Amino acid sequence: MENITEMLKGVLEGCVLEIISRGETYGYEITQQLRELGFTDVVEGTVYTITIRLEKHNLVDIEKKPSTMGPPRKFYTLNAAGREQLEIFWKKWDFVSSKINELKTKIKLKGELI
Amino acid sequence: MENITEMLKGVLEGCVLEIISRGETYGYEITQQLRELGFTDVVEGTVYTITIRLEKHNLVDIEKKPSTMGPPRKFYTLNAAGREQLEIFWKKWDFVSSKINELKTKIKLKGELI
DNA sequence: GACACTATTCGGTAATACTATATACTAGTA
DNA sequence: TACTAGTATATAGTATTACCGAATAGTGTC
Repeated sequence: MENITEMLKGVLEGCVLEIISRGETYGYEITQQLRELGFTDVVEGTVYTITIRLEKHNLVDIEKKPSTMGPPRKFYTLNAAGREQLEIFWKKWDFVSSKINELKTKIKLKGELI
Repeated sequence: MENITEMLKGVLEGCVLEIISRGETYGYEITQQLRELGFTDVVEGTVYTITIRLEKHNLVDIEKKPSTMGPPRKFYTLNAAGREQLEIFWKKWDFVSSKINELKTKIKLKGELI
């Protein structure tokens, strides 16, 4: 799927929070998981801006560990504030997506909404 | 629901397209319909920036008509390009929302995705 | 006249995803 | 050794888009 950039705004951060909540992980791996999910055009740079934002907002704990496959990795885990933020994100998502699906499925009849 | 601004980016324009596709309407009325939908914090200014964008992209036809309740109204209808854009929007929405719901509903078990 | 409601326009701001590039570590290979 | 690919992080700059605030304007009511 091409050009879904704008539609990802405001949800990509929530997706990253969810992925981190599944267990300790790092930027490069998060990028790969997002691609496996279907967001094939997401690049490392995008994810790093998000993880750095999460750091700044104190939603994650950080631990740097060496890797045998390249440079050291920065592992993230959600802290209490991060888990709370994730819960808020899903509530917002449920609200917004339900409203949009409502709009989508309303049947048009003689120009009126029914 | 508060502070869903970022999550609306990229979908609000599609919602406006959908509302216009239901029949000739104008900015102020679109705003009210969005509020009825549940996006209570959407203000006129936001909708007008979207309708002007639709004009620039030649997705709508425009007709100015007098009103007995205030200044003249600018009525919009979708043209062929607008209908095509709306279809693309819903395809993108279906893709993105299905992927996000997939992420949401994957059950966590011992830190692994199943 | 003052106010409320309807209706549009526009300049400026904030948030966020993308682009492009730089840096660095490991392993394989010519 | 030099080169390449894969892994891994960082960051400056850009584009898009929703919001804020103010201005303007028409109609009806008090």
